[in-house]
Amino acid sequence: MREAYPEAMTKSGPAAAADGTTTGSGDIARSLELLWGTGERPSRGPRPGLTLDRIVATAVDVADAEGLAALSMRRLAAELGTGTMSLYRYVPGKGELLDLMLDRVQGEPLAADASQVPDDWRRAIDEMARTYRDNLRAHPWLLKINQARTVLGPSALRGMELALTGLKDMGLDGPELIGVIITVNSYVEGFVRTESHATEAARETGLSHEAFWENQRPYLERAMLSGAYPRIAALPHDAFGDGFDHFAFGLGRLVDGFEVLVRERARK
Amino acid sequence: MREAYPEAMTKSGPAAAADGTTTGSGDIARSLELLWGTGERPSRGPRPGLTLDRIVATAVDVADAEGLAALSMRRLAAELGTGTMSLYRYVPGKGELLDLMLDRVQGEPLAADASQVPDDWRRAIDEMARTYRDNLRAHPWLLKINQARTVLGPSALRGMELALTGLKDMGLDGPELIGVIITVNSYVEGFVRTESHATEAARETGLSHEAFWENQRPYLERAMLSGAYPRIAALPHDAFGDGFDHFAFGLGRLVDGFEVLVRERARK
DNA sequence: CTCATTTGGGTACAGCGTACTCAGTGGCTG
DNA sequence: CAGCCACTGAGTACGCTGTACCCAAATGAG
Repeated sequence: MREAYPEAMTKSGPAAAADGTTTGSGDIARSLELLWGTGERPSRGPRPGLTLDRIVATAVDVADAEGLAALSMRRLAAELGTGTMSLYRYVPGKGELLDLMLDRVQGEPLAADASQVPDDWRRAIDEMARTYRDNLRAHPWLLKINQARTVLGPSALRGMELALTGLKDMGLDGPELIGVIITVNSYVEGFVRTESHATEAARETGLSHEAFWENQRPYLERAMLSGAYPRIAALPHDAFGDGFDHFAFGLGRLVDGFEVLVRERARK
Repeated sequence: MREAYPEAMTKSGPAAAADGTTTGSGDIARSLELLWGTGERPSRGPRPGLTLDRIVATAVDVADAEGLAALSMRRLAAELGTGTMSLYRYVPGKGELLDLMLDRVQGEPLAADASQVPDDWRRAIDEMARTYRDNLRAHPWLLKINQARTVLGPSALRGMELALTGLKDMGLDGPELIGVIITVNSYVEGFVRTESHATEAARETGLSHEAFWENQRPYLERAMLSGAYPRIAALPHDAFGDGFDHFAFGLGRLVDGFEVLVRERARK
């Protein structure tokens, strides 16, 4: 860490993370240093007025409160009471900042230790899914950033370890265990994504859900009367009501499906 | 449609769709007109040099080929050989353009008519999921735009109608049927989202998956040796290999889970 | 004390969506 | 057939974004 930014950093321009929501900027080593690094200060020069921790925490607060779109480097600097470019002394770019926000937020809801994971794998999956769901609800911006190149920080590894602990009695092999985790996570992410898109749209447009659908009603009714959509028209009125816990429904089916496999494995 | 843009349009500024990925801009009526409208030309004035259809088709092409980030109004205009602001004669804003792209692309993979939907609901769900997956793979930008306020265009309604047709023999009630559709869609969206994030990251950084993980290896190995992650360390090496069809695994479990419910309903 | 080194932050640039504005076109009316 | 005016096309400009580049102030080692 002699030089401030390694070679690769200097050639990353606006093109590197075109939409500004891709984590990292190709400089994995730098992100890893920030995540796992000891953060020792150099001996010379004035002492830093900010800390990486404070920057990341503030960034998370802004994103939670007003969405990822509101989190600009200028805005973040203003929130911290410093100049915009000062942030770049602590973070190579916005991509790496997102990496750090990710790892910080993913670590929050994890059980203190493995002994708190339920012994029953059904309950473990249920709890894992609901915990993940609640976390995504608390930080909807998580679903907007590309995690594919997120370095495996301590939180990510701990989450995986705890998940595997909960599934230990299923009697499945390695790829299947990973498959269970991927499936549950995919379902939860997909579900919450739709959900948070709705609340985000309501906030941005100032138009409630009910008002929105009321606006569509005349077009819908015209479409229904056309006779082209008989099965939609035949649905009972409560089909789209909110008196039904769709999340629990889907999760319950998923766990049922896992159980079929587990029983099959146990029989042989 | 006497006035060019209704009242609400004029007060939508950059604040309306802050991140540029929210469909619509609060003016639902305008989007609905564009989707369902007849598109009659006014009697006076020069005839338009562009068509809405050509604009939307070109926009889809650009987004498919280079990602949603590459789709700017300037870029789109250049592609069409016109001035940037000319586009705003046809589309109120980028949000509505996304709406139109959405409906166009969602309509592509739909079966020609209901008679092509499999009679067996298991096969119908399987086909629905794979069709949706393939469509999301072909147009990964679908997962980046907020569909919550997407108006129900003809394609969306047809997709719902066909889905309900495939589930007709499950013997479930209204909310449950919607629950099945939501669950399958959530799973597929979550799965493809992770998948396409990976390919997008590889394209943007020019770094392959293998190279990326190879970079992380030393940090991972150090973490494994720490003993803090025994269950991850105990996983067989093929757990993360690509010799396992994770999509089919998750979808199979899901269908199994639905079957448990269907059998339970049939017994009573 | 001197000076290499580090931090803070101002300025500048390319790119974005789009509001505003005006020139030119062409069908309807007199 | 002339003239009007609704309409289309498009240039210019504004505020926003991330960040490259640069210089002044601060600090500890020699």
